Amino acid sequence: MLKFYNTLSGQLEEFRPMREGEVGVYFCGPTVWDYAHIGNFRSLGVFADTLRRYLRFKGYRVNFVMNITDVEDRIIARSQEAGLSIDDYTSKYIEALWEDFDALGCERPSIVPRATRHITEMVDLIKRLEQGGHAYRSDGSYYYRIASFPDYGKLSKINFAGNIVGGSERVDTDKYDKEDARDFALWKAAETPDEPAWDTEIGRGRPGWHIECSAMSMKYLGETFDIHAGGIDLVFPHHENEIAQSEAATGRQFANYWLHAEHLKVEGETMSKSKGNYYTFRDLTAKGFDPIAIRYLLLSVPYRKQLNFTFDTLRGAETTVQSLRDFRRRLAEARPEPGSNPELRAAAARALEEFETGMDDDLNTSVALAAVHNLKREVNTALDEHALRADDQRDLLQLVERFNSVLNVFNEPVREMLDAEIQTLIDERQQARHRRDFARADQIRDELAARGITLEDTRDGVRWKRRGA
RNA sequence: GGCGGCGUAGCCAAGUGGUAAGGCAGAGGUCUGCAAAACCUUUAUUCAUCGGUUCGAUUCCGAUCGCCGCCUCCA
Repeated sequence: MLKFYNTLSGQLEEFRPMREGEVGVYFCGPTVWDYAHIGNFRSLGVFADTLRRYLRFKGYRVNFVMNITDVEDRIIARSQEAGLSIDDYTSKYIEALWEDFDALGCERPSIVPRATRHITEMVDLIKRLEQGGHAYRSDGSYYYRIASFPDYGKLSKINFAGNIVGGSERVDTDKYDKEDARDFALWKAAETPDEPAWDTEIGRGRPGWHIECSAMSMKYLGETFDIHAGGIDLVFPHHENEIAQSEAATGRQFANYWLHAEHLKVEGETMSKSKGNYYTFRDLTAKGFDPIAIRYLLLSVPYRKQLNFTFDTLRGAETTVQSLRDFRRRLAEARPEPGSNPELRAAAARALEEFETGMDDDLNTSVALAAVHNLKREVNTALDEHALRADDQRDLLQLVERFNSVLNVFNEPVREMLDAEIQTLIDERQQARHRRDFARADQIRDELAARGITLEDTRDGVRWKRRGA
């Protein structure tokens, strides 16, 4: 039975979708210019992908929506600096994001609504809020009236009374004519004629941040939908405000399950540019790290736990991922006798059960991976002992594919063609070994090792691997 | 000051009211011409510290120390 920890209730809850066999998921996606640090790839990449894949594993069709925030103060400032339109400025970041998703083994979302394409929907929602008394106009801008929504704070459990009054330097109440300092912007009036803005029924301006997610999620998934997810930093104010906007407008529950991924630390510290430990996915692949090892590392700790990202662990993940690939290949290449082995049959059943028990428990990937590793060891032992039979091989390969459909960590990197020269050296080494000229054979092996090629002599011939970094 | 998360072996970590998954690294071994891979054995009388509840706590409660996040017009 699949259970999620729902931020809204603060409890582990059984997952019950609104519609039989179908799940709507909305992820608050990246702001396109700063998407790339590795923490984003944990929440928007691997966590989002694992959630989606596991829902599919459980038999649901998943409608997976991830928005792109492409209108925002920093984007506007930077695109103006660069002399580019918003679209021209953001397009290269958006394309790079999807390329990184591909490399990480994350499927691209089924729908990717962009804020700049949904101005009309947002304006409609703001008008609806104003009619209901939940929004008001001030100096051409629109604000949300928090006092009109008694449930405000139910997600983040925020308690304004206990906060330090004026404790934040970011508060600048003089600049805005708001009824209440807590009220937030729905629509920001354009201040200058040349700044990027939209002419709409409610005036010339651009949307506030929160309204886009309310408008777009309801457009694609309905006024009430199953799962809303994102990084934990979004709980307040973004998701709290989305609830306020959406539920005030519709009078209905917005999302049924709220899932939030914890942050990651790097070498035990907060990742920050000033500390010099700020890494993007591309920084890591440029250092030669295997993208799937990065995926494995991001996957190895349940999403709701902080993950300490270290280079030691990343190197370890490369070894682990390689052993999983080797295992699958060895299993696939085995030439077993007909029949079946009851012990392996039992091991497979146990592994599947443990995997599912772990994943059902709020996507406990640590437990799921442990089940995979235990199965790997038992099957490798059987292979060593020639105890694998043809039926086991077929069933186990299917099981590995099922695991892989969720984890996506067994895939071999695209195999490069061997340079003719390297192949010649491997052949020469084999000849040397046959005439027991081990000095020459070892010399060739060392030479290839220096070029990143590792050789393994097996019963069926020479196997080679190229190692990155 | 308010709210929340965390502190488990050299490293990354799961987990539970009854005496500690998994991965990496290390040591020894099997296999191998030697390796590699794989497998076997081994590595926490102990889960930040101090109290409390309990027949029993790493797991519950309180305090202390340390780390991380959020606390409004940036998204």
